[in-house]
Parts: sequence; structure tokens; C-alpha cells
Amino acid sequence: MSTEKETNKLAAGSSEQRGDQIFQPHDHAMCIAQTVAAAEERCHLERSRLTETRRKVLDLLLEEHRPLGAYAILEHLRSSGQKAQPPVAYRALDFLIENGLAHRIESRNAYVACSDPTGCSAPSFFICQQCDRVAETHSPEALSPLQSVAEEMGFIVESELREASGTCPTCHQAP
Amino acid sequence: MSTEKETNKLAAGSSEQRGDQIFQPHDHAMCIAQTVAAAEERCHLERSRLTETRRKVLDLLLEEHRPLGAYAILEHLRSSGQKAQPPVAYRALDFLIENGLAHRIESRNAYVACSDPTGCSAPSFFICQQCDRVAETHSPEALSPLQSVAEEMGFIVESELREASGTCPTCHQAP
DNA sequence: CTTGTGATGTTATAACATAACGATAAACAC
DNA sequence: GTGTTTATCGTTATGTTATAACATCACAAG
Repeated sequence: MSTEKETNKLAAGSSEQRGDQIFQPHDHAMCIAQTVAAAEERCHLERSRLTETRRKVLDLLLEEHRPLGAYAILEHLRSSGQKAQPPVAYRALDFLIENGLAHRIESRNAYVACSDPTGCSAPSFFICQQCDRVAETHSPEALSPLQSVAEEMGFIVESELREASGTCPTCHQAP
Repeated sequence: MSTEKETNKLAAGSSEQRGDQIFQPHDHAMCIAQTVAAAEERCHLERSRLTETRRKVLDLLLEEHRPLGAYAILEHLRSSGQKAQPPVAYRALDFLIENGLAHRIESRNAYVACSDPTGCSAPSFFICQQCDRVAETHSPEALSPLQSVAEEMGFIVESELREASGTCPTCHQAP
């Protein structure tokens, strides 16, 4: 937790690189608050309900900035009083994913909060193998390449999966 | 099964686009023979052994050109006489993957044969949602984009996952 | 032949995910 | 407000994917 609100540094730049702040020390409370606010607005607009359980799962994912397995999430729900069964966790996750508030990380069978619910489409993920944190970008540069190859072969792309594993700047500097 | 050896059409071009032949009618027997030959050579060079079980799994994956689940593969092994348990299938798959003869398709929890064991690195996959066939490319254009975004944020990429789902040319023409 | 290594056999279980169905609660029309 | 509709939730059971752990076998190098 930094003392400055480093998040503000980003205000000047484009929003598409916001995700990499996750690898830096940042005002985590504000980072969460912003996303929750966006989530609430979004649910209001979509006439979907951010219920107790869904909210808890979202909070947990935001708190972690890491991919969490469905059963880890389930454990958390249980430790907060509910005696939930697996479908409870999966339903909350389905809801969050459908509403663009969370993503599934295929290479881990795990889930993360979306770092930018307002501007999220075709995200790319950068997963640190040491600290497990995940950054998310929506850079358009990363959008085209499979598309152009696909076009050459007459393949129509409906969805794309892009996940990079490696070492984040923080872990790289302090190994 | 075409009457011509359409595979030859590719000889003139670069090898990096070979994967898309999978969506076209092609000389499947030759296609398999080539890959098996490459596999055998590779195993010889690496001093690794393409044993009975491993060979069966490779043959099956090549025969299908589709992602097969580990338990489907296991079933196949069983129906061919062995009374194999899950680790048998997983060990064969691990071997094939480590030796560049097969890939895991993360978005399906399934496995395909590599379509180009000699030139395979950082593959991209194109998965048809209708016919399930998978094309594999190694086009360098598709290699960079996550890299360049990663560099900007100081993230060192060790491995990349790229999978596109959609409709292949054949299924698109005949819906 | 014995010892090291890689490969296999086998049991058990971990980890991830969903089908199905009844009970509840919120939203809406009237 | 009442009844109808629809979304959400609780719960049981089960399906699917994957691995830990340990015993055994096969074969080649010393």
C-alpha cells in the first residue's frame, strides 16, 4: 500500500494500459473502490443484481489481483459464514464473467477480477509465475495478429485467448 | 481424402502456414506419415523412446486432427487391448508435449498432435467450433504483439498462449 | 550380474465443474 | 395488495480432468 495515489499517474495516458499498474505498488483501496463502483453502475444499467454472494466473490478477487480457483473462492465464502456448495461459487463466477467483471484464466483454471470493467474487450493477460499477479491489457495492437492470419486462411474468429506467463517487473528486480 | 497430393502445393511457400491445410481436404495418410517420420527422427535425436503407448496416442491424435480429451484417449487405449489407468494417458501426453509432438489446447482441456514437429515454436491455434478441427500456425506476426506490450510494462514473457475459436473455411461455406 | 535409469502398472484421491430440482425472493402487471 | 413471472439460491449428487505416490519391470552401462 503506497502513501501516494499513484493511480492518478495514469489519468493522463490512455486507459488501455491501465492493467500494468497491478505489478506496481498502488493505492489498492482506491483501485478496488473504483472497480466496485463501476461494477455497481454496470449492474444497475444491465438490470442485473450484485447480490451478497456475488459481491463477496468480486471483493475477494479484487483484493487478490491473482487468479483464484473456484474452490479457493468457495472456501472463502464458507469461512465468511455461508455453508456454500460448489455451484454457489460457480454461479457467482458465471455472473461476474457474463457481466464483464471477472475473467477466467484458462491456463490456470482460475479466475481474476477484471481490471477495467468499463473498457474491457478482448483482453490479454500477463501472469507472473513468481507472485501470481495478473495484469490485463486491451491494447489494440494485441488484437489484430491472430485476426490477420485467420483472414488469410479464411477462418472467422469469434473469440480469442491470449495469456502470457513470465516474470513481472517487480519480481524481476527482486528475485 | 483427395486424389491429388495437395500437400505438395505448400512446398513452394514458407512452412509457417502449413497448419491451415488441416481445414482443406488433404492427403491425410501422407500428412500422418510425414509427422510420424519427423517424430521418429526427433525421438532418435533426443534419445527418447517412442514406445508402444506413446506411439498409439500420437497415431490417434494425428488421425483425428481434433482436440481429444485425456479420457477419450484413455478409452482408445483400452479398446486396443490395454487396461490402462489415467496416468498412462497423461504420461504419454506429457511425453508427446515435452517432445514437441503434441499440444494442449487450454480452452478445451484437450490435446492435439503438432502439425509441424520440426518447425514448431510459439504456436497459435485456430479451433473450429463446428467441426472441431484445429489449425496451427507459427507465423512470426502473431508472435510479437504480446511481447511488445509486455516490454512496455517490463514484463518478461516466458510462454504465450494463443487460441482463436471460430469457424473454419470449410464449415463457413457449408453451414 | 548389479545397479542406475527410464518406463509402466496400479491404487487412490485431488481438483475442477455441472446437472437437476425444489425453495425463495424480487419485479412486474393488474 | 395479489397473483404471475422470472431470477436467484440451496442442496444433492455426479461428472470430468488431473496427479500423488509407490511398486514393478526392462534394459543398457559399468
